[in-house]
Amino acid sequence: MPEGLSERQEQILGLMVRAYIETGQPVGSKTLVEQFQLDVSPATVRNELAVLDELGYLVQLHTSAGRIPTESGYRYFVQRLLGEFELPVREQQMIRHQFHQARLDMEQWMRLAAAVLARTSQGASVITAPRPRPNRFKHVELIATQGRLVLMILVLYGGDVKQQMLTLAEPLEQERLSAAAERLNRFFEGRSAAEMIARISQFEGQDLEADVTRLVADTIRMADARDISDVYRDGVVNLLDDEGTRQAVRVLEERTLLADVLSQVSDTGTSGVQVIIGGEGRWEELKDCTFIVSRYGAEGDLSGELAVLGPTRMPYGRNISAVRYVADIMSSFVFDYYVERSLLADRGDDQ
Amino acid sequence: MPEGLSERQEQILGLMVRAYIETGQPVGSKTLVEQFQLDVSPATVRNELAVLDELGYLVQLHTSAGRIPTESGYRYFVQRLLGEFELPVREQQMIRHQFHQARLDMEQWMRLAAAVLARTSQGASVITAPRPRPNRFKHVELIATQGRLVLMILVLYGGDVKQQMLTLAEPLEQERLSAAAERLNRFFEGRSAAEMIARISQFEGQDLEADVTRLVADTIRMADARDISDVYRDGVVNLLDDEGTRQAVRVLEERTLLADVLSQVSDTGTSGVQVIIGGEGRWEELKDCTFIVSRYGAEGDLSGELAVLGPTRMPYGRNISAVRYVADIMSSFVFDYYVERSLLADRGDDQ
DNA sequence: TGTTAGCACTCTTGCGCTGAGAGTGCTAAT
DNA sequence: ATTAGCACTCTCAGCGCAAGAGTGCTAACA
Repeated sequence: MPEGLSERQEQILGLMVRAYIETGQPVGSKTLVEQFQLDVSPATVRNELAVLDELGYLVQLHTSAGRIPTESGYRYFVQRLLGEFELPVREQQMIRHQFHQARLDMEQWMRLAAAVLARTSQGASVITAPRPRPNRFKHVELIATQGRLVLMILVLYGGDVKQQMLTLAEPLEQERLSAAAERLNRFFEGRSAAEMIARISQFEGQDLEADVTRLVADTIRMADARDISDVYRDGVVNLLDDEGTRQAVRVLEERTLLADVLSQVSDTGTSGVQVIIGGEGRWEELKDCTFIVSRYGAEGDLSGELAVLGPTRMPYGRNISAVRYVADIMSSFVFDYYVERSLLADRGDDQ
Repeated sequence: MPEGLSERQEQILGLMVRAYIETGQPVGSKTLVEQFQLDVSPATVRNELAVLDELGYLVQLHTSAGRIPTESGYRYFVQRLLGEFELPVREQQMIRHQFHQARLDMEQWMRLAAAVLARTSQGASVITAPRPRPNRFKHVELIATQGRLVLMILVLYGGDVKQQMLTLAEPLEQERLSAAAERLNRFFEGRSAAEMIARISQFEGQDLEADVTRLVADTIRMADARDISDVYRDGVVNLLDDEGTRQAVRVLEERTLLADVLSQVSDTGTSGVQVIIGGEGRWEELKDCTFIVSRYGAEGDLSGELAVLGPTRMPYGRNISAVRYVADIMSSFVFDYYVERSLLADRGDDQ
């Protein structure tokens, strides 16, 4: 897809998004020119709007109305036009202040983090307890049974063993299966589910290997997801005002759904904050919603996810930096907590 | 308030409530007669409806519409007309089946209970972890400081000590304060917050004693409420369809609010299921909602609360018996769990 | 006296119409 | 390339109107 937006088009798209986020009303050419005192005429803006419309960044709800950003529009905005945004110092202080109030345990930290995020974002928030690194692939064995049925035995680092059956398109000999397993073992040793999927293109054209990789990754993901036990939410009420965000409550409520979203999102290797706009086509429930997620904690060692969920029409700069800020704070707590626990480990439990 | 409803009036009220619960539409005299094949004319029914309207059990949304039950109407219905309702055997089996699937730990039991309740009630559910008995009053001391300011020191069974300041209407001597404290100590020793409030009429006319009693009870309640740590919810989505129940989500979300409702409700000494209709004037958020609560567990020893929250217009018989049924099941688990823990207590913890 | 039939009255609801307003797309001029 | 002008489209709020539902009242009836 050609990305050639002129500077002026980018400017206009940016202003459209900002204006719409602020007012919630469809924005027209005239409004835009007046509001931001552009030194071009509404007609010129109209032409550009038509282009942006055609490129799929804007839509009209009906012919005689202004335009509003599409999901792609928001994405372009967030990725290229938003720039770095720092939470106002005032807000930072407020947040830090709340965290500094008392010496708390991990559970209370999390509850507090959820509360703070919900308040500053005007949306809902979720936070999962820090937990050990995601499961990693160690070894796979493929065993022909009869016909097109194959038994897959998957061994994970840490010693877990999973079994799965898979059905092939056509029967294959054990030799071919073993070769495939061998190849996977060599290639994926020590990888997480997300890393495997990221590298799946390696097996372009080799259907068996690709299929098995996907199955393995899914199985690992399920094992990962099961570990999400403690989840704290807050601000769910904030989702109720908005018609579009209502069904997003399902995602927060059903732990399997939430685990699914979180695991697919936060584990892509990219560190830092990620923004999922409109469910990216993968989650119907997140249509009209934006999900801002970040990992926190000791990367790969003991880490959890932390997210804000709100309508697509939300203050992105503010919320993204809020998530980042709180994630940083929580990370340092995890570190403290972790260190402390390690030191106390041989003391045993009271109670 | 005179309660003299004639038998026919009761019958009509009952049918009104049932019909409205079923259809959700205001019910008129004609519909009522036709639907239930009454052997009186619509005009007669109209007269009775007018009476019920005047007594506050029914309202009209507008002149030319049928009537719907008021909160009082629902209450009358639940208390006197509903009778004992048993969950259909089919449902009982389904519920039991789900609980018998696997051997789980307490956390999973609770999660399951919440899920089951949400599903069968079509509403939201909450369940709190079983916890030790409510705090009990041991001793109070009132110490004059200066002017109208008095320091209250409250000692609870179990050793907790709480301090509170209170401001009197007029200064009093230490002697008078000590006498009051003495009286309270004699009278309330070993009582829970709810029991104290229930007996407060004892101090009719003795403002100081009554005031202190209230303060003490509140302080104890706060201590009780703080113990609500583990809360499981489910079915919150079910509240979103209904306009009136939306704000009830706040109650489920804010633990302080929830703790408040639960503690005031479930601790009144009455065992069994309690039905709070329309917030009973005490909780604005529960307007248009009904909260069905029950304690479960070993009464006074290790017990939690379990509730269904839905619109006022809900299937009462069904939901009440569902709550009772699940509460019974959970009680037996608590017993098992408790016994098991006691037996293992001296073994120490693994992990 | 309690019950019933009849009837006028009230109020909501849905429908169709209309005019105002906003914003667009196109064309021709700069 | 930009702009002014203009016809066009579509929503939305307001209005009136007729249908429908349900009531309250009165007078007749058992």
